[in-house]
Amino acid sequence: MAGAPNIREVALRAGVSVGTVSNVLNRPELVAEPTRERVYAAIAELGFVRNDSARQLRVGRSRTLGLVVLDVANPFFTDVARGVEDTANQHGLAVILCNTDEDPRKEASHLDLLAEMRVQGVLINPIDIDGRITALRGRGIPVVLFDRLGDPAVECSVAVDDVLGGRLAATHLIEAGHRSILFVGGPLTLRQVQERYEGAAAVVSAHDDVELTVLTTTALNVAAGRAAGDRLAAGGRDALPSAVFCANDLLALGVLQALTHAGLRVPADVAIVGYDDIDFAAAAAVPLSSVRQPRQQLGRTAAELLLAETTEDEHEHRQVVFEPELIVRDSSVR
Amino acid sequence: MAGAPNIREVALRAGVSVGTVSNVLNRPELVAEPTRERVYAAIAELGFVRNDSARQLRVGRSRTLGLVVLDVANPFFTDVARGVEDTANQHGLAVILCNTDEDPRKEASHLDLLAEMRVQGVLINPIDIDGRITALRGRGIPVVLFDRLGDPAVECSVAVDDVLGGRLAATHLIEAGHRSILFVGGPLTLRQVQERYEGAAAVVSAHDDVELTVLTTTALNVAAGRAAGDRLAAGGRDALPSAVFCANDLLALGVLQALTHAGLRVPADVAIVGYDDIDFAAAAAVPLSSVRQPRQQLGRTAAELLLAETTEDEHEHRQVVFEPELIVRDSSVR
DNA sequence: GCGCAGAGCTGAATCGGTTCAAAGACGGCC
DNA sequence: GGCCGTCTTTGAACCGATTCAGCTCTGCGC
Repeated sequence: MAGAPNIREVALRAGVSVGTVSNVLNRPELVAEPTRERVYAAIAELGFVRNDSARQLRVGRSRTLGLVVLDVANPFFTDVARGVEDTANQHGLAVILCNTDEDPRKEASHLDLLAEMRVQGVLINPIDIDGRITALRGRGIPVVLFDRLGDPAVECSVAVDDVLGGRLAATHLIEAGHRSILFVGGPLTLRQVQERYEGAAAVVSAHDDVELTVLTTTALNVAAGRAAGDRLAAGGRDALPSAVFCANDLLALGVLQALTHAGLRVPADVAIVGYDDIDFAAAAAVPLSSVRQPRQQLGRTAAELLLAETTEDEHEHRQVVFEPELIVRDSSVR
Repeated sequence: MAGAPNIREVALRAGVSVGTVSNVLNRPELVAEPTRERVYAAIAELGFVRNDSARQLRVGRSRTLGLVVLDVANPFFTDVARGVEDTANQHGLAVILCNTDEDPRKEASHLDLLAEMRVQGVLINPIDIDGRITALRGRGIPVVLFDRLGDPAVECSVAVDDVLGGRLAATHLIEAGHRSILFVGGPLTLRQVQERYEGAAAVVSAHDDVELTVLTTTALNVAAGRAAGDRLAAGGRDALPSAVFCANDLLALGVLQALTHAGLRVPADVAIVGYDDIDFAAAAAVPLSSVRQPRQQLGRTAAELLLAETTEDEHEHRQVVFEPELIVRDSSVR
């Protein structure tokens, strides 16, 4: 009796059968009012809490959803996670958070665990797109990709149009009169970096008088940005581009810091545009212009697609592509 | 057969009993080598994945751990979450993430869900310290508080010594020659804010020639900091304190931005010290001096205490208090 | 040849809800 | 009174892994 009263004890106390208690829990409208009240009372008196594993075992699936991200410490994923959590909670689902640290082995082991838990579905920003993901799907667990488009024949996916984002940034800078633009970002093997660059390059190629150069970085963090900024500043005032477009805000913050430190003024000497519009972009000493991605929206939509896949009879996979939006602040306006 | 082969099918295929398969899964050393190999082969051929709810139902507890935070989007909690996740993963546990948004009702509903899931334990930065938490514990689910000390008779807790943090900041500023210090933070009802202020006040009161004033804010975010900075700047150069100590880095970033915008120089005109040492503190245009909290460490330790409570026979509740560390950067050194 | 130890394996009981066919209660109607 | 339909409630089967008492088999010692 101590510790964990079960449904049988509740039934005993309320003077009904276990089936009735279960009905009160799951389809209260089937149970007559006085009986229902008696059951509720018994539950309260015993402090009964439904054992979810037993329910799960019978029903076949759990009330959880797996979220697999590269790194929770990255504000981008944090905001996506918020969106996922909100939507999941609205549907009574809990979210299991997994970090992969860009390690395919960690990704695999997390997916194995989620499979054992029979989660309702998995939202993932995948590293290794095939392998286990296909296996999961084969086991009837829907998988939705986010921040990465997949094959619409087999899966739903949600992403942001990074090529468009690159176009927006470049168009803005050109319209502001800049004729030499430097793209800072890397590694170029990352799809996001690649596409942001392509977008900018497409716009620039339509203007004969505009020049686009590239400075590749090894990572997308503040330290890499600072290193890039130092290199720029070291080249001397004459070698400076008139504007810098960074593949994400962390890089942009690093560049901003290094340039300011070298005595250069932003945007007077060099304009800067970042990408992501993380909260700290607006909070920088020179508020950063940035290409905003609807991060929470991304998470919410991914979760909704997943739920649709589990509930709809005839599910058709969808690809949702969001449009980014340019937020102009001080760093790019003279 | 389609979808989800179970342990019985594996047994059939390997030509052994279900008990043997279970032994291979859980205590492989009990099973003779050739049999074991046959079972492994059958598992691989069928693509068998253990059903965790069935295991859980039998064993009585799950392999998950609940983490309840005020807001994942806050970098402080994000880093704590990283620490928790790392430790949990090392022990084969998954982490269920819950946001409360400082709403006691959301906190309660999350705790109910975690109770139904029979999680191994809960790590929480509590709003409503009594109520459900006691109930959970009564049900045999250990609860560890973090960023908040609890009653050592009933629970483990992990926190950082915020009074000491306040002392460190104030001592540093006084030694740097500052004689008028402004504390910016609020609401003062928050324990953390209160204690950081107390620490600073204690140090100041030991110096007759130093003056400490307070500017309360309604929140701990960048916008509130900006508002505070604007008020300071509006008061004119003569009314300025020589140094500002902010209750967290978000406020400090806001103050920094507003002051810079008003044409004041940091640290020449006003020195600034923040609190938390979030990654963006180092990345600010004027790198921010800040009181560092061992956030990941906090998470790891909390998770370890929880695991200790579930495994030790004679568990004695512990209170772990970390010491913060002052990180001096440009914003407070002339 | 017999007894015994120990390794290896078996298979039924068990965990605690959910579900559903069927039984029971009750009222209305011919 | 008998029959029918509706509303409630019952209780046993079931989900799939774990566990453990007990069975079989082998080898060894006397």
